Amino acid sequence: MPELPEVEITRRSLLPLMVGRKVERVVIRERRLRWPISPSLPKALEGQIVQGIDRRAKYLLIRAASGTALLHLGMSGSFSQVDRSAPVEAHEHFDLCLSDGPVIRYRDPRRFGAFLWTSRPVEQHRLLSKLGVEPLPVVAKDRATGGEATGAELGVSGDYLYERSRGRTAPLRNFLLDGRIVVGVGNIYASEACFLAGIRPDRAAGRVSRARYARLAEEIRAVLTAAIAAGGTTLRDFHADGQEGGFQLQLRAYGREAQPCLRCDGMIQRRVASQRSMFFCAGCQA
DNA sequence: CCCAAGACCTGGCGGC
DNA sequence: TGCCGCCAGGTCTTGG
Repeated sequence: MPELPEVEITRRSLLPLMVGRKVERVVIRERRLRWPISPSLPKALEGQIVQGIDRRAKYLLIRAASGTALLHLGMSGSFSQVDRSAPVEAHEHFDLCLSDGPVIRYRDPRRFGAFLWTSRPVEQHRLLSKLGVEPLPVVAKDRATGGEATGAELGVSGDYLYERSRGRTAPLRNFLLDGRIVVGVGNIYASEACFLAGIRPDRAAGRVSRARYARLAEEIRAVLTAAIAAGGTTLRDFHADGQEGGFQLQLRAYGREAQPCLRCDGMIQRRVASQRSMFFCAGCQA
């Protein structure tokens, strides 16, 4: 479930539940995530007031006075709000028990997620320091997140993508998934943005024109914004796990192999590169 | 530096 | 029904 829209929706869902509350207890049942959860993390976080929740790429940053918790949902992570007495289901690896409030429970069957703590400026963390630009404009209140690289304030720009792609022979889809270039564009939206921009995702990134990158940057912002808006509607009152509310993605290309193109009389086809599928219409993408 | 593959995991699905 | 292979929304790490 987690592409950037889902992570952003999760962030917004958690805000009213967590900000201003004290983390009374961190209960860890399974520490083997992408990296093992540090045994000292609960002590670091317990007793802290949550000052804010920011997002950098697909990392959620839970801010406290003495440090920051980094959370990543991996491929299958989600949060839900549960009663204190709720029975623990499979794959529910940890709880954040808040003062005077709900318990926030993390579930992650594949355990590719992460839960880390740093007491240093979080933007200097090794997982964040080399990340590329944010795809969407950074709003003023989130500035502290550190997404200050080229063009972050305006979201990703066509000129930036054009410059960074010169000389690259890998498929455009791979280029868009490269977090050192632009963050938050996952496999679904890479295909979707390419479809909307009329560019084949298997074209070499270095052989896409400046004008077409301008269009592509626009479509990346548009599709992510639309997905956040759609998810925001469905998940307004917090079911942080996306499958719950039948979150409709309105996909035009991704997952539609052998189905008719919605724009021309072609068929959507699937092609694998770097062991991952991409979907496009050979009729209207070039 | 660039690029592709490997690694980490579990679950759902279609086919036989 | 049961088993098997394939596929999955991520991304860090390694090796060429």
